[in-house]
Amino acid sequence: MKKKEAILKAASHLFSTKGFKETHMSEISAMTGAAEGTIFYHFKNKEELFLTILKNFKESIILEFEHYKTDKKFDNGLAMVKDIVKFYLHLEGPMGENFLLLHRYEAYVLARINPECRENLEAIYNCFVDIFEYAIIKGQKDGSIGDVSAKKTAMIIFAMVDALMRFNTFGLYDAGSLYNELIMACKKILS
Amino acid sequence: MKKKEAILKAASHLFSTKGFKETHMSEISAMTGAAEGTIFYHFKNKEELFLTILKNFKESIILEFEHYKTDKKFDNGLAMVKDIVKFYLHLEGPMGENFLLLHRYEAYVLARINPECRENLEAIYNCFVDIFEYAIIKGQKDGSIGDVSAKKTAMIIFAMVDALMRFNTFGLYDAGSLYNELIMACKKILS
DNA sequence: TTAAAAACTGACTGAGCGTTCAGTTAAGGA
DNA sequence: TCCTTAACTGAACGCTCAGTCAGTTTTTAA
Repeated sequence: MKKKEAILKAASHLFSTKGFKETHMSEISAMTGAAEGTIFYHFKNKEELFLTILKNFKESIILEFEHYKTDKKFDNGLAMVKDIVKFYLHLEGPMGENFLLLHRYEAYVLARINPECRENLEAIYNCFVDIFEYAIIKGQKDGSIGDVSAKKTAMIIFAMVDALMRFNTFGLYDAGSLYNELIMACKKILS
Repeated sequence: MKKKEAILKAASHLFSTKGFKETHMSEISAMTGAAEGTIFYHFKNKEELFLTILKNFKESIILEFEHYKTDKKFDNGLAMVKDIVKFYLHLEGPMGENFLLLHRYEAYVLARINPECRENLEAIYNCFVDIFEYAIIKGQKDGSIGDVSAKKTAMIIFAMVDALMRFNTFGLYDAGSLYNELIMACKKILS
């Protein structure tokens, strides 16, 4: 089980940073010290390896947010939304490059023909949108958030945060320098 | 010059919908009726073909927005921002799949090592952000938009719109159903 | 009309890469 | 200890695909 884990780790890194097609089995082999044959002993093919990584990512994301929801307590819903934004932007640390996986088109092309892939991607995105929605509804109960459509506004806010993270990882703009404006925008949208 | 244009058109379509690696010279050849050798007669290699397409896209985007800026007249800056959002979302029509090019990671990977690629991508994004900034400043002069950082708010709004378009093309959520909320969010952010 | 240049062709090449498989080594149980 | 199963190996295979090149056709200009 030692090599299988090493393969998953190396492949996850390579798929995220280089992409599916651009990652070669030989590289995974070189990085782990496992023979190329070993990779195919543990995984039927390259696609199955990719799907396993996506599934693991989904599960760790869900776990991460479940902990978040139970551990932290907030004054009100609006404060929670703000904190989720912060949390999401800081997730780049522990979750690391995995997020890049979500910002590549490849996964979505595969999702079109592979239901399992589609389910995983949807689960990840729903996880994000759901937690925003949860916070918005909470805020509407305690009065910190105005009368907006919780679901749709959650999507809008998630889209905004996700796009900035994407600009960041793509090396276009610095998300950090827009942080204050981002929080302000959330506040206004939710008023 | 007949074949060269056909090659550019076919390659543009394929790169956008399938991706760089996933598009094969044989497909471009089959679509255009040009021999594979002809493609390499006109373009040094696959990468140069891609860069030519990106450059053409940049130029047509810039042209498109220049026309937009001079042709249309608005009551005030806020109305203009709203209209640009609409215009951007409807750009999916004429510009078509080209936008997909911007939502693929490939171009940004190439941008890291190829300055020309980077310049084209930056020019395209600056074009988008600039027109939003222009409208915001206009709105601040006529009083329809409040006291916000024009540049940074332009980026936030662009990020939001671009993300929804991306969700749409990736087949995740339907951007159309969020249109009203999107316009409302812009209005609030700019208040 | 003719010669030179430009446009075009498609069979061929060779490197790259996912996958296979016959065989070897290590682990676990009796 | 021996047997069985799981884990692992790497050479070999077959296919794909960007790029080449010697030759043909078309265009241009004199």
